Amino acid sequence: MEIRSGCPINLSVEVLGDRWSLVVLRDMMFGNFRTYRELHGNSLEGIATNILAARLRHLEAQGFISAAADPSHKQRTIYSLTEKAIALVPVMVALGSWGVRYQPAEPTFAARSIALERGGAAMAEAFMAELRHLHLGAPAPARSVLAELNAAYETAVAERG
Amino acid sequence: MEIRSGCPINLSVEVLGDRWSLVVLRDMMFGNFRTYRELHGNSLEGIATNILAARLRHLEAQGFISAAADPSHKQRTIYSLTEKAIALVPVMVALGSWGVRYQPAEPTFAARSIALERGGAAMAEAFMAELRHLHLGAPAPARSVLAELNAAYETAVAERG
DNA sequence: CTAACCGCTTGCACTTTACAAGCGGTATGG
DNA sequence: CCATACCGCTTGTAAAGTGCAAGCGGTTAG
Repeated sequence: MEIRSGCPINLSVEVLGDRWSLVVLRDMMFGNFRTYRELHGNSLEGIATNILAARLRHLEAQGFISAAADPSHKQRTIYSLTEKAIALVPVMVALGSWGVRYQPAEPTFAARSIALERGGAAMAEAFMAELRHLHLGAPAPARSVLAELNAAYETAVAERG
Repeated sequence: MEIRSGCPINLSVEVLGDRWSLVVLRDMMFGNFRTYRELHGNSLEGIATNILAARLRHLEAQGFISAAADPSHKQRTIYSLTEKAIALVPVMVALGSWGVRYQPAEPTFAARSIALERGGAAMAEAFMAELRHLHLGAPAPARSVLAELNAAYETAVAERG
């Protein structure tokens, strides 16, 4: 895609302004999905296989993710977030918080965004630090910001029945 | 467009995740463009007339902007930002700051984003308050956050020659 | 009266997205 | 060692979105 202008907002839109790039990065951030199968099978939105493959190529070419073969399972590819993608956490928080407030939705899904918003910059930083250590599909620590966010989500679901 | 999931990030992507919506809102926020002619003629990225018309319809239908006839010029339409769009200022700041850092660009264009980022939440709030008073194309005050941002931009341009 | 201006619309080509089916290779259980 | 399931995709086809150029009906200015 050609560059339309050097405005940073435009540049961001050019590289992330499609229907799937941000959603895939969201799943890797908040869902800790690391393989094609996980990203396809757990996708809330039901991404098509060819679209997922194209987005993974795009995100890799643009430096948002890196791909490596699983040493214990040769045909499995493990995708990892790069710093460029991890730095999008504040964007995700801002977008999620806006969405919670202005886009009508079932409230349960809002829990992670609300929790991260309430935690402020410090919680966002802690979450980003955690994401940096999940490279190459390392297992998430039992006690983690991600676990906290997911617990907030589970609680919200349970409260609704 | 059908709803794919209730996740707030997905909902935001569904309504803003195209090549032009955020760019048009950026021009209304930071450029104070209020008419079709201004949005078309001053567009850094050169938006096509049919696309601009379609985006304006979309943004109006989704409640981001409102349209009103100019009382002193019947064929002119004045578009105004609603609170739903003004609330996107933190998203714009986060996206712009990320773009400045991670997307290569001529540094001059980055000035507005950097200025707003440095100003922090307080400056963003002041800017949002200002946007609320620009309804129906009211003239911007001479001394304003927007003027400050534009001055920062002019300074950056001058410094580069 | 004429010319410029106003916000678009139309037609057409091209690109992106979407759904469904299937493919070549790899691990696994018996 | 062979069937079966799993792995990350690719292919075909259709629909939707984007991009470019031209032009249109009404309004305003001189």
